[in-house]
Amino acid sequence: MRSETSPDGQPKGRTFIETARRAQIVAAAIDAIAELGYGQASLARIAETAGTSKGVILYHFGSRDDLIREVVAELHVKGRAYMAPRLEAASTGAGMLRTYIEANLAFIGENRNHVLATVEIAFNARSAGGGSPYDFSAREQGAEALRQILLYFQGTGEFRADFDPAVMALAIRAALDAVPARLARDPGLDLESYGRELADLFHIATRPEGSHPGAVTHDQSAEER
Amino acid sequence: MRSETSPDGQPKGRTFIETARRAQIVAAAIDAIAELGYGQASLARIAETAGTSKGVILYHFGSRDDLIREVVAELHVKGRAYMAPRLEAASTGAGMLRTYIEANLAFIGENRNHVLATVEIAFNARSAGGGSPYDFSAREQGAEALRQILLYFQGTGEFRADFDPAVMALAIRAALDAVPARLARDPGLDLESYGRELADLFHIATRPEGSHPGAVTHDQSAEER
Amino acid sequence: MRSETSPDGQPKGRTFIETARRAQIVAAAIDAIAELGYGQASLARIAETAGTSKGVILYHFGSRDDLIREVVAELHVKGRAYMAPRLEAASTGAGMLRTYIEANLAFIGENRNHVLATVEIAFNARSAGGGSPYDFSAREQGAEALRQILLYFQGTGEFRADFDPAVMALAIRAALDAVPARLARDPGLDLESYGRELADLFHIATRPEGSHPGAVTHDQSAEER
Amino acid sequence: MRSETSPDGQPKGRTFIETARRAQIVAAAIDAIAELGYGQASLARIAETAGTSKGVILYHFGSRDDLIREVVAELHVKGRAYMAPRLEAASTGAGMLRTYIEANLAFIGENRNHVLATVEIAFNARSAGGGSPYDFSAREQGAEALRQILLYFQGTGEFRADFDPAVMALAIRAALDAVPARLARDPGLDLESYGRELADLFHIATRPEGSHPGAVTHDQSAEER
DNA sequence: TATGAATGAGGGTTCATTCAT
DNA sequence: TATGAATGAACCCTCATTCAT
Repeated sequence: MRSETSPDGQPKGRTFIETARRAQIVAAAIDAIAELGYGQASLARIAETAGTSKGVILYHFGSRDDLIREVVAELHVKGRAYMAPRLEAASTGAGMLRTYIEANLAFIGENRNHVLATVEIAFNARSAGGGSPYDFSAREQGAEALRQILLYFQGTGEFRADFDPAVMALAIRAALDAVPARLARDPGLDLESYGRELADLFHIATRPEGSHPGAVTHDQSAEER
Repeated sequence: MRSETSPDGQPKGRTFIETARRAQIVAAAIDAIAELGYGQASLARIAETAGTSKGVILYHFGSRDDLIREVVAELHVKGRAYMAPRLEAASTGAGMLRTYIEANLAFIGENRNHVLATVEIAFNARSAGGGSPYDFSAREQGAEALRQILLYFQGTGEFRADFDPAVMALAIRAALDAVPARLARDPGLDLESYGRELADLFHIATRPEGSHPGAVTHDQSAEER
Repeated sequence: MRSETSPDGQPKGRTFIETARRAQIVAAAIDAIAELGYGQASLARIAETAGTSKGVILYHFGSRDDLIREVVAELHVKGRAYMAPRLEAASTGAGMLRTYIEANLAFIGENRNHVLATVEIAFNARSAGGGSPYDFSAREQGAEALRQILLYFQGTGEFRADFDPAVMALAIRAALDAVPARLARDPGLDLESYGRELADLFHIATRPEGSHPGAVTHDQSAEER
Repeated sequence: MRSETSPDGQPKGRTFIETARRAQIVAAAIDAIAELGYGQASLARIAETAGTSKGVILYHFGSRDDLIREVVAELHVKGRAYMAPRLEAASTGAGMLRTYIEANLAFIGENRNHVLATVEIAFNARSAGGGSPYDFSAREQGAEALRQILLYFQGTGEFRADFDPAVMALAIRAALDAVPARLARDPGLDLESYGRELADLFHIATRPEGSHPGAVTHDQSAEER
């Protein structure tokens, strides 16, 4: 994995000030998009949120597109760094699935605006061709990885074999992707219990027939891992 | 239920030509939004799609908002008319749930662009306050109705009691709402089998513990109803 | 003075219905202009006030200009019919001046909206050249007539000789023209006493030096005539 | 009185070029409104007059309203600065009244278009409620101040007691407000003699009974002060 | 005679971007 | 490096008018 940052933690070829300025602008963009929505978050609004002018933003990012790209890319980096070690720590299929869901929700909780902004961008931004003008391949890779996990543990017998892993993966992703918007509407939402519920749901939906004769309780969730 | 259309099928107080024109424009708006996305579907683009001018659209609808409102309202009317009799025909909880999911997908299949456009509007349009400037109460009522169904059949014992109906309802809605965008990207998607998969998924996730010792096969789906 | 109406009181070549329709539309235009101002009184707004459509108005009047023209012309006809006999009844210069002022105010009181609308038009409507696109020659003739009156009675010695009749006439007209707008802001204004005050003012300003050694009281106003 | 301009004469927080641009645009707006009337002076026309584009104007003023506001406010500042010292220099009631009228006319003469434009705005601009969308409180304060002056000198006996100061003030204001439009129609108007005439008129209308037995001549005007 | 339908110019405003300093 | 100034296209909408029935 090629790093884009030099040993001192700063992106290559960027001064400290430059890096700080970019971070500040990206933060403002995130807040503006989260609050106003992608369509309403114009450069002027983002500049206002950042306390600067459009000129400054375009000087640092070249174009609005580049700024949005950075918002998206940064979240993917953060997300991957958050998810990867947690998923690797899980041993069983059920545990990995539960981890996937709960860690996703935890990550959302810790990066509310950033995730919300990125979902906004993913759903709303459109290039002329119809697809997204930004790079959500990481996102798609995440969905694909989930499918692979499901498929793999179907093979080992840890998941029941008779569901379509693509459909299951999409249902899981959809449930997760709906959370940021829900969270924006209802900031008091208890993400932890929400995550447990969702994990239970898909645990039951994926476990092999005949397993777990007793009721599923949250206490059992530990043994799944 | 008072009808808003006169016996000849035309909305009250509207001439034949006006009704036809409005329908044509609404159709163009649907296509434009479905193809270009909500943000890019300007009046000029919609007019171009309709083969007319902005002036004509504003003559018939007064404002862009009114046009969008019509797109949304019309789908809700169609959707309700499609769903209601099907749901009423279901007798068991499991049957009703399967019907809800499969009928939704069938409806989506029959109204691809219209549903896609409406989802676009629901996700992207934002008023100053942050909420949607359009009336999606029908949509919310649908989600609430689903929750009520789940809750009711938890009471009768047809669904397991230990899931949160709100979370389950949201997961189901999210899975359904994700379909139009998916369908746009992959027009060849087999909605029927997709619907069965999804119905199976949530059937298993909701059925009481200990029931259905055997594997779930699609052939069984009939007996659920 | 050539009459444009036939013996039965209807304008030549117009049916009864046509005449009534035109009157209704003119009334609506007057109300709309008086309430909204000339600039905001679009054809659509006037049609709304009249309870019809733009098409109807343009059918009867041909153009917006024609309608406005009618509003202006009609007031001038009314105004002349009101003023002429009253002025002719006055014998002295002072009496005629007082009559001019008080009758003007009385006329304004009886035709509030119509006068207000016409003043709006006079002040606001502009043709490309800069002048008014409508015919206010009657208005200007009125101002000129006032000047002639002042001049004439300067000659007879009834008015002091050392004021410029043009300036005096303009001051009087300005004071009168300011009333409709004032009246719109303060509908409770007592026009009668207002008229007496104004008449007193200009009576004093025009009377010969040395006359009227005592205080001017309103009771004296009768003897001026 | 806190100044809004920094020592170098530029408004605080504005660059030199910005200040110059704003002044240029305001001047263009004044000319356009004076020439075309308020209703016809669209942003495009003003831009054309200024030799720029709508974009430039909106960059500097944010909205058409802001520009108009500036036109109005600037005149009020200029007007107050012109009038205040002159009024304060007058000692007698008659002198102050004459000063009020003549200084007003002199100010009009020195700021023809600006005054004309402002009168246009005052008479023509209308907000939804009916009132003016711009701040003419300074104008109203001026009218009220005039009334107070009249009232005060009625108390001292320098003006006759038996006129209504409100009516007198309004008549004076109306006579003054009519001048810009008159001046536009007849640019050769001799404002100085016009002002003397007007001042004579209202001097006679306000002086106590019995005073000034001889004819009023302009030579006397000096002794009034 | 009367009206609904359509038109196209022009309204003010926001937008992302480029330019010059 | 950084910023204010300017640009021009596109936005939605209103307008008076013309057209066709």
